[in-house]
Amino acid sequence: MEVSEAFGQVLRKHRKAANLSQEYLALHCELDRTYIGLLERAQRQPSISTIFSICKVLEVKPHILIKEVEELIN
Amino acid sequence: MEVSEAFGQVLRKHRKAANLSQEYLALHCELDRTYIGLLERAQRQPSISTIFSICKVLEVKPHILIKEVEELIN
DNA sequence: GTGTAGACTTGTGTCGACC
DNA sequence: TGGTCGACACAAGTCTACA
Repeated sequence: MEVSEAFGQVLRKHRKAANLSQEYLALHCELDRTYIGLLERAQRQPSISTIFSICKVLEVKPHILIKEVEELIN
Repeated sequence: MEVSEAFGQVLRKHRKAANLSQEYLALHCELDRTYIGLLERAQRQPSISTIFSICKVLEVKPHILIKEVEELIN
């Protein structure tokens, strides 16, 4: 599996777990709503700072999320 | 400290620990030599796939590297 | 609440060259 | 071996709008 695909799945999982809408998440990490959707559908690659911003709002440590991405890839 | 700054420091630390030149690292993760330099000097933000490519060559798991970045920021 | 589309600005990542 | 510079292609990220 590709990195962006794994990231999209992990992101969606954590967003749903936190019970947040794409809209709410986007607003609070200062990103665009449509962009969060693009990330979840693996049509964009987030930069490291984008990952950190999203994790802050999701209240998940970035390395935890990255670890899950690694596990999905293998 | 900013994310890119922390990443640059962690990257340089691991590259030196592995005893690799910027050129060698760049060659083996299919990136440009000048770009590795830009990352280490925090003048560029890597995308998630770039992080994974670099980690593969450095033989460090991405989440380990990210964890070190988190610790540097705080 | 989400997916998609187009048009747009900014930044990533490449390349050749010189110090 | 690494820093810097300029020019470049293309992807990230924004915004509006409609389904």
